[in-house]
Amino acid sequence: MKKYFDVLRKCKLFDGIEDGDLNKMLTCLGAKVEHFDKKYTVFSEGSPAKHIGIVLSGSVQVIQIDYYGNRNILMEAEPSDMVAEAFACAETEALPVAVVANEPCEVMFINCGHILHTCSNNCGFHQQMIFNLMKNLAVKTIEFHKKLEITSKRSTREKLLAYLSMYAKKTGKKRFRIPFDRQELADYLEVDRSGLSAEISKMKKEEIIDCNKNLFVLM
Amino acid sequence: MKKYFDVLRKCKLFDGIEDGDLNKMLTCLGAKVEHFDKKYTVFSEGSPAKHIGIVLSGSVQVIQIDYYGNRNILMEAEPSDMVAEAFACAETEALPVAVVANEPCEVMFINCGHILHTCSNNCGFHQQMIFNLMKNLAVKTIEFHKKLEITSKRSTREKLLAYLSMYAKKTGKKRFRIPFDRQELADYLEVDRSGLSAEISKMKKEEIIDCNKNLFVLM
DNA sequence: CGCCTTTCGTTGAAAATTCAACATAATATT
DNA sequence: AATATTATGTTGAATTTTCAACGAAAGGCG
Repeated sequence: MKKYFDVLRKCKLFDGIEDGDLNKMLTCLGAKVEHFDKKYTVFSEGSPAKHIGIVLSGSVQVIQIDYYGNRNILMEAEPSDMVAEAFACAETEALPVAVVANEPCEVMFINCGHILHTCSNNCGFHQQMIFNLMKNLAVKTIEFHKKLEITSKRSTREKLLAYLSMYAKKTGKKRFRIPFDRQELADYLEVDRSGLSAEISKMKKEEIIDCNKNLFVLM
Repeated sequence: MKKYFDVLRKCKLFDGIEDGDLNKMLTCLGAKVEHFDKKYTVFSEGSPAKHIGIVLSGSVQVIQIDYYGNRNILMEAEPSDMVAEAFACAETEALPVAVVANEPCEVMFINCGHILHTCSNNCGFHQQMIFNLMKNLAVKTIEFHKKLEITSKRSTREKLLAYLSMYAKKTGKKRFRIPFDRQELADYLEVDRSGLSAEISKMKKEEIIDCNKNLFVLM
């Protein structure tokens, strides 16, 4: 597990945990690592929500698919990010979302019950980890607020601008690469792909934005 | 504070806390109660996010208002529900949402810092409350997933059906009263009010639903 | 290098949503 | 009880979005 330590140290779940204790904890928690190729399913919709996933390399997407196959991208998770932790923490029966590999990736699985309910060794990390989970869930709730703020806009243009502005604010730059291709961006914004492409073209002509593939510039 | 105990016992923040301890805790936490008339502001957007609100009576709405005055209703909170706790727990600087009284109501305010950081009396409730907050935030994250699932639908009809189905599932009934008037429902679903009214009429004619004011029947 | 697959931009037609305006019903106020 | 205010339903026009279809560009792979 040593080779994952650099990533794990950045994971909010392990805030305030000493390096020396990390290895012991991972054993205690029964952590397991799996590799997934692009497009493979990390968690499938409807499966039991017992495990937290921690992205170690690559990236994954949390998605919902409705009746008619419309995909809604809820979030993208990168190395050190957690996925499915809300469902595991709430001890939900079945996952209402799916998690898929966005590129080849490695994910660590931890049985959430082992965190929430004190283990037989009675090791003292549980309180710290519960605190960390609480903090993390608070931040995640706020991120959902932001997504709702973006998708509640009524037009494609407003949604795109809200998304790009948020991204610019987050990175502190006017020029940035977004983690989505066109179809994925459309699914995230909940609009039609071709309509989005058309709108981007218009906004380029109006010199509101510039864009080349997934590199965007706000002007 | 005694008169609020029935409500407070149902509040998830106090799960696992003995009745006898509750009063002592509220003092330790510096809890305060305020009354608000309908439409008055409980938390204003941009204000510091230090306090958790617990609805004691009546109801409040968590809303966002954009540039052009479009209101987005994020959630409705009823007695024993918490509001703004995600922002307080994340120790956000300023609230990105507003909370307004939906009807005359009473709200209890608790400084979240007093929960997260052990008090001078070093009383033992903090761990339990942090655990409770974590659980509550997990559930709230899931509720946002549900709202996203509803509003990500592309048409007014699909949004309405998704909302009503969810409500029917939650209450276990086909016949129920929703907590919104037409304009509020439109704002929650993120659609135009008149378009929503028209769609409801159509669906009545098609005998998919029946509806009288805010009483809906799924058929 | 050439083939195959996927992504992307464009277009026009069909469908849906928004918007403004108005009439009516319901509720609150004096 | 009369009046004012608010909520709701209806309509048609303007605007947008969606949908399907296509060609060009880009990227992956043998």
